[in-house]
Amino acid sequence: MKGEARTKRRHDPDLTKSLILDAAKKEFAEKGFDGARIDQIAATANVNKQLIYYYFDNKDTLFTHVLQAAYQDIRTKEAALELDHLPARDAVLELMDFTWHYYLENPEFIQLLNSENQLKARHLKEVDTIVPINSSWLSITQRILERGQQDGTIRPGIDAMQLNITMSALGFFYLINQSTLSIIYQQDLKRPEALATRRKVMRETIACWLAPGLLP
Amino acid sequence: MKGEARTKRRHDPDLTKSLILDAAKKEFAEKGFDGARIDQIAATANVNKQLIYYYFDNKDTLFTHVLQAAYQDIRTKEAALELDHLPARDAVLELMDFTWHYYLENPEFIQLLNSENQLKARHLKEVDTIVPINSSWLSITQRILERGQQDGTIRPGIDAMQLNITMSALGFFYLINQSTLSIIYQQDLKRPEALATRRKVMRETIACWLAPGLLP
Amino acid sequence: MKGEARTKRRHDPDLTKSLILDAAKKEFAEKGFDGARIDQIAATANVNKQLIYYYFDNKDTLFTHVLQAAYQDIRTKEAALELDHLPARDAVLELMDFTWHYYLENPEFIQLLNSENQLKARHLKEVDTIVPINSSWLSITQRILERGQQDGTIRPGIDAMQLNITMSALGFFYLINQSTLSIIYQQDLKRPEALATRRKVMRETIACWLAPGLLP
Amino acid sequence: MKGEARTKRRHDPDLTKSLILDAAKKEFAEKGFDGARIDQIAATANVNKQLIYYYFDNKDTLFTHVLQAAYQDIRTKEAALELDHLPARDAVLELMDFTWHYYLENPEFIQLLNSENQLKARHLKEVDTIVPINSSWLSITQRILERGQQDGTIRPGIDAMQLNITMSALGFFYLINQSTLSIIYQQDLKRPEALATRRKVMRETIACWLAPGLLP
DNA sequence: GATGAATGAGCCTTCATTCAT
DNA sequence: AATGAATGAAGGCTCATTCAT
Repeated sequence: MKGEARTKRRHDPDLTKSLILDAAKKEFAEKGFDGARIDQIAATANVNKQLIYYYFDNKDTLFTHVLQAAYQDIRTKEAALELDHLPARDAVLELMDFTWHYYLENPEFIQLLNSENQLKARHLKEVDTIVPINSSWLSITQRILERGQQDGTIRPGIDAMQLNITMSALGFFYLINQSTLSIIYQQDLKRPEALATRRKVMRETIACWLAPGLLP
Repeated sequence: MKGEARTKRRHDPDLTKSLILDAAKKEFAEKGFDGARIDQIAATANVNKQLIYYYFDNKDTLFTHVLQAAYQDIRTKEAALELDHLPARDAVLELMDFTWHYYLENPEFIQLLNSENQLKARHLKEVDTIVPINSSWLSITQRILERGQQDGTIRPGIDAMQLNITMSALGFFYLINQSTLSIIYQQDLKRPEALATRRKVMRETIACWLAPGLLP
Repeated sequence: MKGEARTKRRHDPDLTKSLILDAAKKEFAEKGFDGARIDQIAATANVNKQLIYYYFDNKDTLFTHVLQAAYQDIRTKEAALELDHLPARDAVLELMDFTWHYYLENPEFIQLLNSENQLKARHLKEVDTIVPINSSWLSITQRILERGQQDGTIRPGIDAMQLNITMSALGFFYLINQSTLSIIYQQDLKRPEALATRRKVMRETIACWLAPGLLP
Repeated sequence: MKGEARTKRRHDPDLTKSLILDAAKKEFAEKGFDGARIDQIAATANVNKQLIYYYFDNKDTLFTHVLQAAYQDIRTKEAALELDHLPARDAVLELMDFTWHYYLENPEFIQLLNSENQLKARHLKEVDTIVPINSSWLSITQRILERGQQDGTIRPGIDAMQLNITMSALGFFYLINQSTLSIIYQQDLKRPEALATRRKVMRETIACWLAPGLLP
């Protein structure tokens, strides 16, 4: 008479947890940490609010989990690229492309990063696996650079971290500031032609910078 | 014990308003729009909280004012650079340097932009002077590009908006994500040598991209 | 000293809701909608203030619930009067008496009505059951009038709505304006003899108006 | 350079005061005491807010002035009716008509009374002239009743205060509760025909009640 | 007489979180 | 594992009122 029309009651913890994480990623990305609402996450995940606390203790911990998963995801996919059999300069451009498209298809990633940086990385500091998780980011680039420098297709003196940061920067800034830039430049920077143009510029920029002979 | 700290009651509206704006810029930059507290702004500005509403109606309007002033400031200083008597490529690098140092000395600017973009530029949309305020950003670059392309020091086919975005991106991304990047790369990206290195990379990147002869 | 008055945490939602509604009726009646304080309602109901929002969303919705319940109550009790077996004129006077005593015993009712009318019935407009709830008010009177007109004890041409309004008016005005009238007439209009006198006048007034033969 | 485009500066205290009082009457009537806003009154009166405090000290005092003026007005106009040369019963109906039309043309009056009664007449208690101001209300009716009872056109035993209250009640209730009644009875009680009908009912009711011979 | 600047108290509402089942 | 009920702290904003000129 009471426990009938009841249930949702999945009783599948792993599914429930992943529903919560997905909803949280969406909410945190969209509103930022402070703007995000636990209530909204519960509604989106279609679970009871208290369950979130049951599995993730509090808002900060939940955010930390989301963040860690986000890093995990991009690094895993990036590592799966198999760039070793490509000529070094093509490999770099492939990596550049991967980054750009990952940002385009996973806008939550760059939004989460922004939010976390606004909070001075207070959550990331707690994730002790964050360095290993991201170690491939550097090593992949390093391997390509070494190859290119040895076969003379990439000029020497390029630092892997700087290259990574530059490749990220070129797309990240464009996408994360798209709203204000679109107003200032009075055009929709998200339309396909605009995105194609930007991609071309980014590839050129990287290619020129790495090209041997130009700089001493 | 009572008539001491009394010294309020300034009755100087312009001063009061600018105190509020300064405090607001600080608070909004540091915490983002949602994280910012009106109480804190009042405390920092050393004014009664209600005065903020007296002069700026509400939190959103206050943020809008801060934002508009921020754009005004960078564009004004940028326009004062007097780049016309420099060789085109030097002028571009000078502009790049200005941008970088402005970001370094006014970290609130990039933080405010980030916050506003997270809110999908909902405040900026209300500022109908935002296009004229920023128009010099484009025209300055355009003028330099034209000069350089005419005297052959800059290759043709460079778009002014893309150049602006690229110059901003190279520094913006590095600084705004400094907290997470410093963790991942296990080094303090804000220390002087790191900043100098980054500046060198950025200048190189821009210089190579603009150099004639390299790309068809 | 601490674990004593703890006895909250009722976990009986129906009880809690009715405690809130009772407290709200009292507060709204006494102070009017604008003068009423959510804090006071929470204190009177002995519940956490936030619970009021948990169950009733906001002040307006809470008021709407109180109002609806108030109408429900008077109409339910009125409908339970069983006037059909009384001679028509006695039935009218009985109804008059019911109204008068209901007002006397439930002063909140007329106060709530006043407050709602000051707000131009903006809450009542949202209650889509308000017409059916009140439909008996009219039909009861109509049935009596028909009987009386058929057996000749009530003159023809009396409109049921006008009769209802008149019966209400005679007592409502006296009670709702009791404070100012008592000052102007320099006597306490709430003392038993005064109330008895007023009741007599009201019954006379209605009786005379309905009496056949007097008016053409 | 500063005191030029300045002025409104009427420098006519009496006019200013009456502008404030008019605006206050409107605001208090429309929103009630608690709902009324000093800012709104200042705006409507087109005066500086502080002027209101200069002339009327505070919100309560202002309301008191408005209230006193309201009573003054109705009593003055009522006293100017010159009913002495009319037959007694006609005089009563004339008074009834005056009351009804006064309410219709000065809706603020009944709204102010309602608001004041909600506050338990706390302002009226402070007006020591309120009894003399209203004394004519009673004496006018008394004189008519005496005449009517002497010439046999009005039955004995009618109390002047009860007659006054009844005459007021019949119209007051209808008008003050017009919003809720219109919803419940699904018709606009303010339309001309409805008003005419109500007036007819009220006149009948009074006439019947006063008619000799009907009651013992 | 008239005005703009400034204040303190308080109000409705939100939100992360915990209790109890 | 899952849920509804309950809470305390605070946040944005309003409002009558006073200060200073």
